[in-house]
Amino acid sequence: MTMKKTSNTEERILDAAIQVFGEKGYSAATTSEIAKRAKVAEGTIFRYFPKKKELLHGIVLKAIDIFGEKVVVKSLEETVEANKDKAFKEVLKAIVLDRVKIFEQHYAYMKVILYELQFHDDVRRLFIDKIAKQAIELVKKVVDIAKKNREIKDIESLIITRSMLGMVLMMLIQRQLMPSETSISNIEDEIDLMIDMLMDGIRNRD
Amino acid sequence: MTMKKTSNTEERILDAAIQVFGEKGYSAATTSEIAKRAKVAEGTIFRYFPKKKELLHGIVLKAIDIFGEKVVVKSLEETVEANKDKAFKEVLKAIVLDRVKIFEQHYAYMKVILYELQFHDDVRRLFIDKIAKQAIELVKKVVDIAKKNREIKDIESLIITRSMLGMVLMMLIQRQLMPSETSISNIEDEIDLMIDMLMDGIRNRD
Amino acid sequence: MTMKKTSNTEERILDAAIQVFGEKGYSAATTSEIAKRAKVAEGTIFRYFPKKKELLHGIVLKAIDIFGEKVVVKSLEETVEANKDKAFKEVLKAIVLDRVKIFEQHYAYMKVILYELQFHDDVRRLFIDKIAKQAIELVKKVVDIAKKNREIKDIESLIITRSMLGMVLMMLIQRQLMPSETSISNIEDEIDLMIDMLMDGIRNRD
Amino acid sequence: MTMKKTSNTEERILDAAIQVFGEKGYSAATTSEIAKRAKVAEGTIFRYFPKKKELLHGIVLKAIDIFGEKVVVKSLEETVEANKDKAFKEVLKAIVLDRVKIFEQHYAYMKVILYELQFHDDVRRLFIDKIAKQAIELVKKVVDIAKKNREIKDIESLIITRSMLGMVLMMLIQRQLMPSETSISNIEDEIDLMIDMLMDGIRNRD
DNA sequence: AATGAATGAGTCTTCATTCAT
DNA sequence: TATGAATGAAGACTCATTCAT
Repeated sequence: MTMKKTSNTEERILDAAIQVFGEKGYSAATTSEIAKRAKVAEGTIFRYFPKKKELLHGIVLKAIDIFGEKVVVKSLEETVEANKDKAFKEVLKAIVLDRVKIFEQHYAYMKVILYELQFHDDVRRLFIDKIAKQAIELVKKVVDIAKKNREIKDIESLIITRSMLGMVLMMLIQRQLMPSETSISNIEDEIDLMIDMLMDGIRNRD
Repeated sequence: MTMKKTSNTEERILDAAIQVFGEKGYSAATTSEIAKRAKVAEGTIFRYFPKKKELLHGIVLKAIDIFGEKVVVKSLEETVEANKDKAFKEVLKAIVLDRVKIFEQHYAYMKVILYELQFHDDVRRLFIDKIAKQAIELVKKVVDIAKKNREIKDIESLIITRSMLGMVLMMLIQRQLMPSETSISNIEDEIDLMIDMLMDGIRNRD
Repeated sequence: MTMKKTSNTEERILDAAIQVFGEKGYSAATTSEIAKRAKVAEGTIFRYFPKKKELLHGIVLKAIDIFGEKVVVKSLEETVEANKDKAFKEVLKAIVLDRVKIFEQHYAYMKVILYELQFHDDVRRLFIDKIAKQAIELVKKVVDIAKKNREIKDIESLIITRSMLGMVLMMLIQRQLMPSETSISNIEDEIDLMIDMLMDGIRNRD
Repeated sequence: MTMKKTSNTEERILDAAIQVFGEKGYSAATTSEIAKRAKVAEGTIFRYFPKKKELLHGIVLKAIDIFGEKVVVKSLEETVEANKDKAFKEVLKAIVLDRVKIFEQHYAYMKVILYELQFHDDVRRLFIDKIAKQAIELVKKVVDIAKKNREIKDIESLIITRSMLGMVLMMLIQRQLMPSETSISNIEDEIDLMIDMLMDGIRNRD
């Protein structure tokens, strides 16, 4: 059990930073606005994060915490365990739904990291190594089991995973960007539909 | 035949801006660096783009030109025409491959626009109205034909389109971000695989 | 008794601004020179006056303070009170002398405001409403009393006031612009002479 | 008879400059706006006036032409001549009225010069030597004659001249700045009143 | 620990001036 | 002669960072 004694001030600053970075992007965000939102003096930020960039690092580190072992792995294992007797399709559905919920919960983190990783090598490396690869590895395991069980075809797991991820992300983005165009209001139904698509394809077999 | 005599200075500036915006993001990019890359004096930029923000608008407008009627619509129609006797799968493959090529050619534009649209309402609106909606509309038409021909199931066209787009984008991103993880080096083969997946699903039917 | 603790930095900046505006005019003055004179970093100016124009407003506001109630009204009333038994001519002399002294003390303020009011609507409005009209109103009162006492003719008070003001201002300007031409070195004597002129005219009655 | 072959272009530029300087002040005026008003290319200005400052000099020189011998002296002499049998008061009235008309005709010139002379030594010197002193000298002559004729008291001519000038200028300024406060709409009547005041004073003699 | 005034390097932007056409 | 594109020095303004309290 780790002893986390993060002063409340530090946390407030980091929360404010996520907000502001999310709204304006890292570069356009100012330490002055972050300070205001965190309700601390501007100087106080630099007590905890001597450079602005360390705020970004702080966010990535926290995201790794959230999406890393603590949340992703654990709940993934739980989900797999809870669905172990069900068909792959059901497991997949449960996993995706879970992931979407986590993602929505920590939307701000993901937004910041996903957008900034293009510009900051360190962020990119951390994200790839500590989040992306791990997450993919995990889903791959589930897929691999299904493959061994001959429930699904012998397609590269990475491609299956990636495709599913792409479909889901695109749905989330569309819901953000063009909410009016969304015909299916319920996100669960939409996930259902997408997994059906992924499992059986769109070809008409009648 | 009209001789376009766009002083070429303007074009050089815009090209430099796309580069620099792509590398650092709009906000972190400086007009001074753009000037250096375009090999003009800093002041010259402001003769053509009185505000830094107009450089961004210039990019969006040019992208609309490229992805709008000139390229997307025309070549889409060509593609459809050239494949009119083939099965939907073949048409889809041709369309995606074409689109991916256009996208790779104008990667820098798309990167900038996709990143910045979240921070700039004007960019977002232009992108959605002039590029996204139009492109979706077009693909929808192709999908709708296939549906009427009963080649594919009666799934909402938007969802099919979006899913395909998500799969392809994710592939492109992965190739950019984690090129080492890519097992299939040939992009055509990978598109092939993805369309097979989309058409027939991943379920094992043996 | 409240202890005004206006950081004094603000005051130093404003003082420097008055100097520089006075010497070069608002538009030709640079924040960099103001900073140098105030012995602060250029950025510091903008903590107190976020726009250059607010320096001008600051000056006008301060001038309103000085020429407004605090100085003009109060000392005018004092002057009137101290001279209440004397003839109008004596009162007028006392008033003008007082005003000239105040004016000379705050010459820089007036110079800046009088020059800039033609270019800045806000400055003009403030000056007219808060300084000019009030001052004229006050002198009018004194003139009106003298009129009621039948000490002076029934000429529009505004015109009398304005004429006196014009004579005095012209004298001050001449002393500034062409000091060599000034035959009467003592300003009090010159005021004396002008008031005699105003009272009895220049016509020879011998 | 002087042969003035000032190209029409030069004149248009100078006219535009007077306008723009008058509206914004020398320093805030831009050569670009002057060019637009003169309907010439920006570069053309510098063919005639290699430095911006020379536009100001051009204006001063032109003003000297107008207010100098050509207009002021000549018409002054005419006025004196035409009124030689009349009382000093009538002559003065005629002179002032004439001067006011000239002034209003060339208001823009005067405005620019009077305002800029504080900031530009060369302008100040030219104005004082070529316009102010000459004009004062002339009026002095008239005043001196009246003095010798014992029509008016033995007050320093400079002071009389200056006072009259101050009164008139103040009237003109007031008409510009606070037109609503002007009770006497007719400028001639106002001049009349002021000269009466100057001649006989404001003291009640009944 | 926290503050917030002060800093100054760096940014966008303006504009007088030059020069090839 | 006249043009107007290009220049670059200089100006207003921003903001991460420092430091005395």
